[in-house]
Amino acid sequence: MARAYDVAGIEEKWQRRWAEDGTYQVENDDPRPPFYALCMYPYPSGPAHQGHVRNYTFGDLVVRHRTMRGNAVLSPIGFDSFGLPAENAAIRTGTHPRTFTDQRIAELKASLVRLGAVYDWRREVRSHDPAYIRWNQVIFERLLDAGLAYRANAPVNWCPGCQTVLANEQVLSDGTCERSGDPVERRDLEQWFLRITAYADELLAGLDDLDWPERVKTMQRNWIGRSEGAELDLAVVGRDGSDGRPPLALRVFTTRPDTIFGMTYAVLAPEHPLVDDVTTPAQRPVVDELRRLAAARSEIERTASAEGGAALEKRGAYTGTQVVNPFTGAEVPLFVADYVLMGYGTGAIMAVPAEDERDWAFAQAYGLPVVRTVRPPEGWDDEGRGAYTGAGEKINSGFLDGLEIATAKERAIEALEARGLGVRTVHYRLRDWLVSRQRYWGCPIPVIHCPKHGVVPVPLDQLPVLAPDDVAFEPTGKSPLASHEGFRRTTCPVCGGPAERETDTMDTFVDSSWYFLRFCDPFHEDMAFDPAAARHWMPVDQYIGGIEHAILHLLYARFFTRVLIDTGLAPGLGREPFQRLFTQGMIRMDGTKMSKSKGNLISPARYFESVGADGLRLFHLFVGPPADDFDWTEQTDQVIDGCGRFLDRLWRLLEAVGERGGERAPEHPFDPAASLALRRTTHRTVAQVSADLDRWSYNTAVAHCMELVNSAHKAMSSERAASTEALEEACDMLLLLLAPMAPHVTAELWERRHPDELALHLQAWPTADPGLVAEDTVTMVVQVNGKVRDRLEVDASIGEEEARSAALASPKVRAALGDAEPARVVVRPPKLVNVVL
RNA sequence: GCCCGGAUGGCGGAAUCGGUAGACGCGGAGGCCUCAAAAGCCUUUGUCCGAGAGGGCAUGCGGGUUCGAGUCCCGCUCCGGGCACCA
Repeated sequence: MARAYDVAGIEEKWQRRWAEDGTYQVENDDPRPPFYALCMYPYPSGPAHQGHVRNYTFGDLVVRHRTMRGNAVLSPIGFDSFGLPAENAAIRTGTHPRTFTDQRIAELKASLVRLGAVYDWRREVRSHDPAYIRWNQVIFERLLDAGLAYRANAPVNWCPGCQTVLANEQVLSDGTCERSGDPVERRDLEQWFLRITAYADELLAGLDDLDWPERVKTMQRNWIGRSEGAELDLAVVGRDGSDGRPPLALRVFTTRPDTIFGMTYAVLAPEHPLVDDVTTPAQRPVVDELRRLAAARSEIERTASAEGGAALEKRGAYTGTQVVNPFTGAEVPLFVADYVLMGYGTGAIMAVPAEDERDWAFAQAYGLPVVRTVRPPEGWDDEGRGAYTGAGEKINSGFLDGLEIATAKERAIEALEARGLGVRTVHYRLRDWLVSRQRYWGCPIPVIHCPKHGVVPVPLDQLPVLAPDDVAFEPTGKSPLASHEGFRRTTCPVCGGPAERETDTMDTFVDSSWYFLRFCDPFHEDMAFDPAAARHWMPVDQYIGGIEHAILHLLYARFFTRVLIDTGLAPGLGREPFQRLFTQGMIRMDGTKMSKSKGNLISPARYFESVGADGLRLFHLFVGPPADDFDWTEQTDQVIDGCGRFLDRLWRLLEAVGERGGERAPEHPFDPAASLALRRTTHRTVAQVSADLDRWSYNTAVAHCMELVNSAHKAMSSERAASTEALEEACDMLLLLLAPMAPHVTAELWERRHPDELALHLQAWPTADPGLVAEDTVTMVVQVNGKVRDRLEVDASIGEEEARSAALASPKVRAALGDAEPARVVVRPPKLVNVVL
């Protein structure tokens, strides 16, 4: 499309100016009130795609708007530059991951600059930078010292295609790898874990005060999964110690201690260490067979959904042993069953089929008895509805009979504790964070394994541990570092004897768990960041990113912030890193997410050429609510063109107003009423756009600016034209309001109008004159029986009586009333009168 | 199965506190300008009845509360997302 101005030239000019002038560089001792605006730093995947454009358009708007509002705005950016794609490319093409990554960073960076997004580039952070690796490793060693990092043998998700372990979130619900699609296997490996569970309670409680989308908080609460209940011991029959063997009891966890009277059997997970001990010789074959089946059905499969959403068939085997119900003394059978998971609670349960659906299903399949301990509603059993988990009166429960469930739980726990049978406990669904990756392109875990001294941290003065470049990139299932003798072989820092380096690298989520702290002060060689600088900028006032990070990144970052405070690296810092979070909607195309891996990207480059960065930014702001997903369709290009047209109209408006003289011909003087009307519209727009930006309603902010441009065009060309002063005010306000949204063209137009003044983006955000915002006449709606019959222009300060008589005097209302007398007149001056018959 | 969103013209969406439904834009129709086109400008555009004035119907479906409901309550349908044997 032919444009009204030189889009490319102007955009290039201002991008250069902002960089040369350091407009958005900010010092840590800046006296203005600090504001930390942050977009989640991107994985460098090459030139920006529309998702980036959307994200960084929102972020840039916040940065420029807050700056005009008088804040010192910290606007840093960096690159989450470790990760699998670079290494997979190395395996495929032989290009070193660093070469590959640096090139893609350069491409992404160029896109961000081309978009007109402004940052303090002096603060750029790259995860693969040795300086960053070093502090990552120092932090890891702090965790090690604090007992928050440990090694354990654990069943892990292994992807045979990617040849590495996967985090739980990288496994899809059908048990396949999200990257390669291969079925994920279970392997037992010695791995590094971070003890995030130590902070479970605090991470849960801290959510309450955060200004985050409610659904993100809900997702984190569910992920942490706090369950209150009790652990109790079930005595194993025949194992009371009288036969010389030590007494044996089975520890189970329950959230329903009130239902103990209804326990009719108990279950061990197939992996439970006591299974062998409690299995009688006669039952061994069936128990072994069950365990074999369970091992084949991985934990992934056992915890994930089955086809059609129904729970998996529950399979079990009787151990031949009985356990004792602690409240009734009854002896009940002990089973091994695959619906009980070793990874949660104690790996053993008391089963109460009457009040638990899973136990009910198992009891039905294995012919086990059911004892109700809560009275179900009338007709429940007649309808064959199975387990009843709702509220009700306790029955068949001895000392708990007649109580409500909550009270009964308390009494049951008190009884357990009084008799020494059990204790009140809390369990979490959250598990410790597995951070080992058998890959090359990540931060090396800085420890040495010594045959004599075990795990020894690499001394701080020897950090960073950097991976060598001359490795063979082959998918072997071990880190390429493991087969690099020069790297692996080393000496023990304690005894000097031969030792081996750890060859696993860290999960890249470690890198992103504290980068926002590094941004506060990346200038020091001798510290990760100056704690005073962190205290100055933190917490992030506005964090912006995708909903896909709702759980993991945001949870890990909250965890790390606490760990850095508690290990002395960030003394005095607030414990929550991100006070306000905004999650933007994703861009879809043909029903799926627009992404590189789906191959349905629409490159921003062509729009930079046609409507410019300004036009494309405006489109992303205008197209719909920022939090909503939007569908990219065939019509989208026309909407983008429309945004370009709007900027042309703005340009022409400014041109025309600039050329217009202060006086018109005497036969057509400026109309004072039209001038006042335009001034009112201008100031109302200032008020509306300011409010829109504060509540993330960018689409209506753009719409309000469009209305003002339309009004100004009309006010200039009509017979009853507004004064040049009124038009100039409208123009100035438009440029100020649009400055954060379409920064280049507005900066240029401002400079042409005000060559001797401060640049547009250094101007203060405008305020509306309240006297011009308030209306003096309003349209009063007159309804008869709730239907609009007339609209009257009335004084805004009209009183109730006056409004009533004006409404009743309306001929249209009189016609609608006919002969009838109004039964009631509802008057809401000055907006509405409703005459009710 | 459970939890959370959402459904408004041909399309994206607006309606901030229960008070004019459809702002703004896209698309469509008609016109001006032009030798012609592009660009631009103007008018119009929920739907039905009506020549018109005007009126009826309209915010996924069915009820309810209210003088008044897109907005609140109850019950559904469909779409999207998250969780899913967590004891």
